[in-house]
Amino acid sequence: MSTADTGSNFIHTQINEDLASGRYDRVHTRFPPEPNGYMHIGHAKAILLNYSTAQLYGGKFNLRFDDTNPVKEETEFVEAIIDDIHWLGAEWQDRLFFTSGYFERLYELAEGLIIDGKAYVCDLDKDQTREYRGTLTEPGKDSPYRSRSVEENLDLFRRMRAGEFSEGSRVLRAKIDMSSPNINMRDPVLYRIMHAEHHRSGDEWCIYPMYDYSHPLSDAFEGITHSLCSIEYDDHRPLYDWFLENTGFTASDRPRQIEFARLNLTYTVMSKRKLLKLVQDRHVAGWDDPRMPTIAGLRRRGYTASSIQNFAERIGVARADSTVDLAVLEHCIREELNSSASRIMAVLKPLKVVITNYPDGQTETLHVENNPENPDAGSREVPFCREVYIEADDFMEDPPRKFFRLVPGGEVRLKGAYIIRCDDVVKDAEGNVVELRCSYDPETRSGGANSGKKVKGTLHWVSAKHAVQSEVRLYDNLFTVENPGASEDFASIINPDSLTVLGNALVEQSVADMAAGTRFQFMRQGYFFLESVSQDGRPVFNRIVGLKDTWSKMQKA
RNA sequence: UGGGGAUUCGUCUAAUGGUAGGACGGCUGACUCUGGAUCAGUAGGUAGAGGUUCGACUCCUUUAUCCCCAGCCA
Repeated sequence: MSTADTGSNFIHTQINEDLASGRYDRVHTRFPPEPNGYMHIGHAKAILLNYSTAQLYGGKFNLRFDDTNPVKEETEFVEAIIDDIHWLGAEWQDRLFFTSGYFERLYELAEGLIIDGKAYVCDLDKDQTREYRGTLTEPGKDSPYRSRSVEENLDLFRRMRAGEFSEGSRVLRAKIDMSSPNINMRDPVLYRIMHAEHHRSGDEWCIYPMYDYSHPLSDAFEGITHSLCSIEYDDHRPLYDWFLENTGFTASDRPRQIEFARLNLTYTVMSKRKLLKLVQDRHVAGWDDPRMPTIAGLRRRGYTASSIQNFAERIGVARADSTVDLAVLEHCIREELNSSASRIMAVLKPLKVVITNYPDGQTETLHVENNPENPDAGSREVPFCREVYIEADDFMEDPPRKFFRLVPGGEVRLKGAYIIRCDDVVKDAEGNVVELRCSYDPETRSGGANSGKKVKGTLHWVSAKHAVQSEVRLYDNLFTVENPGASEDFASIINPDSLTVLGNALVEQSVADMAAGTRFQFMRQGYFFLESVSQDGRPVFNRIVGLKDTWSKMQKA
């Protein structure tokens, strides 16, 4: 029950108190998504908070779909959410539930409230209900239907269930206090009539419970002790407690709601509504577009579940609004992949280099270590021959100061191979550099006796004869501004360069054997995810995140 | 302007009346066959004003600012 090594937070403090006071003798949490969209990294924070809290206390974690609004919810989302949460690493074992599975019990408890005189059927329409509710600064007034008899209420409610009334004609409301300064307590609606097909219960029901009513009771049904939710439910807590107290749950069977701040991340949006808009307006290809902050998007991008778990722990949890720097997420994946990903060489924008003094037709095999951070990762064979490609950006005819790469007359090392010198620059009719003529020093082969010669720069390269032509997708932030959520006008803040597709990238031969799903470090460039292999055998790589790049930072400064 | 919540380095988060600490980011330098990684160092904060106290991020008063609530959404 120690919190020392997992980081403490105010929720654990609260749970510790509850355990110490004897209010609960166990911990049981849940994550309650509505199946009306995809899970994003903000949900990941909530999922992992609930799951890790249960783990920490040796308790249980449930997954429950909060499916009380049939017109918004779909089985497709249920499946996608299960898939995402499973991938993330939260385990609910056999405790997968649906609020719709409790419809009968919820209905019975609602009849109980009517019988106790604590709920009534109200015939006001939507507009009237709003008028009677009052405003933020003025109290509401009682519905004219508030004093109906128990018998009439029971009869009407049963007929609501039986389908005798049209949508919107009647609702069941709790009888609490129309003058409460907390608007949630002004006789909230418990049930509304919806003649809609539910994705699980079909047409069995035509009345559906509201969140405020179904949520506390569903938590209680499942034996949840700590119901963690986001901060906007803070002023729903009195109502959460009211329903539990008035439906017969004893104190020890009543869950406790604890609110925490939802996650915001720089350079992205997190509301389901805005993510949906990105999809609908075709700013992205879909919910799982690798630029999306959805779990499915991050997964396709190449993020690992463990990096997201680590992120969730690192950012902590509190009640104050906050916006986490995207750099923290990027740090988490870099940190993991630095130690686990094999290095390979890939040239994104190729520039041909002919090594004029290297024998034509000769190929030699070099041995290059897979991961300098991890000797156990071993080495691989990399072929070298007279023609290679280097990164176009690694050559400049007229370099600025401190440019450590290849320049006319200059020397660089080709990683794992030889030191070369640029003798000639070949240009096309328009003056574009199309080829470099270089010479190599046979004495400088890596690992050789005379390989100690120092040069300023080391470049990655691929053998022209052996390289695998690949598609590389460079992803960047979807938005150009740090807080895109503040704007409704996506068009002006969308990053036009959020995706760059390079069809002509050349990757070293060893990738030919690699399976989709493998993550690599393209040396000097970043971490990449081999997402798939296309029909014609071309690998398709997604850039997960670039390497930290002090050179480009110097350039900007 | 009713009710609720919040405010600690640039950012996120600890300190629960007793040395304001960590992480990311920044900056220096070392090292480097990745301008990566690593290592060493460094700058940087309790929203303001009062009060209680030997001692206040913490308690009290007050001001300011931000967020949420008037769905038959969740």
